[in-house]
Amino acid sequence: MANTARAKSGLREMTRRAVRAQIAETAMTLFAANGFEQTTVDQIAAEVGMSGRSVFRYFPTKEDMVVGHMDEIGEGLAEALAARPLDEDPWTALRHAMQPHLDELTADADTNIAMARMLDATPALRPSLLNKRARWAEALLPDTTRRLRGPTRTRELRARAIVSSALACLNVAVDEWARTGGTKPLDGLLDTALTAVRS
Amino acid sequence: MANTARAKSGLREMTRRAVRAQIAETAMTLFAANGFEQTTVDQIAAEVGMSGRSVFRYFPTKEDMVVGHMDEIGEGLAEALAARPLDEDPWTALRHAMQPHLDELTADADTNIAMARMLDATPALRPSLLNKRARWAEALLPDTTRRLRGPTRTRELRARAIVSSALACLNVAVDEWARTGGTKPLDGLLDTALTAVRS
DNA sequence: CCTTACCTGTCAGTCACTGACAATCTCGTC
DNA sequence: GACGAGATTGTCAGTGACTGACAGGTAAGG
Repeated sequence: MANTARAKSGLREMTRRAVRAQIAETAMTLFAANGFEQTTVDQIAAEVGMSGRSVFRYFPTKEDMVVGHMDEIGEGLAEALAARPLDEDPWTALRHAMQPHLDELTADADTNIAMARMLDATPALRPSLLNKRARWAEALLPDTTRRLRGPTRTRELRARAIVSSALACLNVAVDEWARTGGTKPLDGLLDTALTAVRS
Repeated sequence: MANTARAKSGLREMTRRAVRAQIAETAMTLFAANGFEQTTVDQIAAEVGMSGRSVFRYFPTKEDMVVGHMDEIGEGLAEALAARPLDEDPWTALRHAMQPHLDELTADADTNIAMARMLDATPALRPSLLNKRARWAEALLPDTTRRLRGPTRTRELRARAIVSSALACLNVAVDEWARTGGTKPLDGLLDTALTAVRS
């Protein structure tokens, strides 16, 4: 009980992570096959080999089986942004911070495009998707505020506007990328979007 | 059955609209008093004097009792944008198109601030709020595309980026306006946000 | 008056999600 | 190897949003 902080038992956390991944994977398979709303949680539970109740001990909601990993992406963006030199202006810093995420997307292009298409085809999932992306803004806000000059009074407002707009560009670029099946390079789409906004 | 198009019986449609408004109003009152999730649909139905089943004949979901009217706002924005001269660039046209909406918000400042605060305090409502706002972009997209020059190939992508960013600025401004209780003028907040993005 | 279409209440059912309890398992410790 | 604490699980029971089906009532049109 001494070190409440981290490391845990190690194994507990590892198996828990594995089970979580297993649930998410079979859930995605069933969703892709039968549709999100047509698949019940009990079906997923049966497929994994556990009770429906226990599934909810790994995922707070059914939707989180799809978008649950997106919180980590937000943290990744924030870390990448913090790693940029402090004298860089917000826009270029944000653009560079997005690069690792773009690389991850293009690395598993097939998987990510398939997932993006499922999200697009399932209206019930769009709200939670937008919600996750909105939380990315929260993670990027403090660092962006620090990069701004001018009146302190409006600094947070301006930072919010910039972060929200930059993420909007990212959304637009990724959507277009998935919609066209990865034909066009993701980097170029994002740059086009960002340039259009700042012109 | 002849004219399927419009006009209907007139009276039917009027009473229907009135009942819908009545439900939304009492729902908002109960939500403000007891919270959104603590208020059941049956409670609302009892207060209005009808069965819980019938409430769902006026609103597809419980959340729509709060954000249902937002579709009209999107249409209003689109109309205002269409009324702007065609040689106006996207940003200024969008800014002017938002003005009527800003005026509506400030006219019923107390009501709208109270609603915005309730939305902010109720995490369960944020997804559907974001969803409605995302649909505004769809309504503004065609007209904005028409105002763009440059390569046709990237025109829609750039239009999406601009519309999404402009709406993001609107969100940020309105949130800040509601958060500070209407102290700062909404126009100025929006201009600050837009300027910060385009600088 | 009568037909037609709509509105409504009631009943029954699905499904996501939650709390409580007891059985089981794992781990660190003696 | 035995033991006790804490975590994990299945089961049961319940809430609440939402849906389909059926039947009675009411208003519009001929």
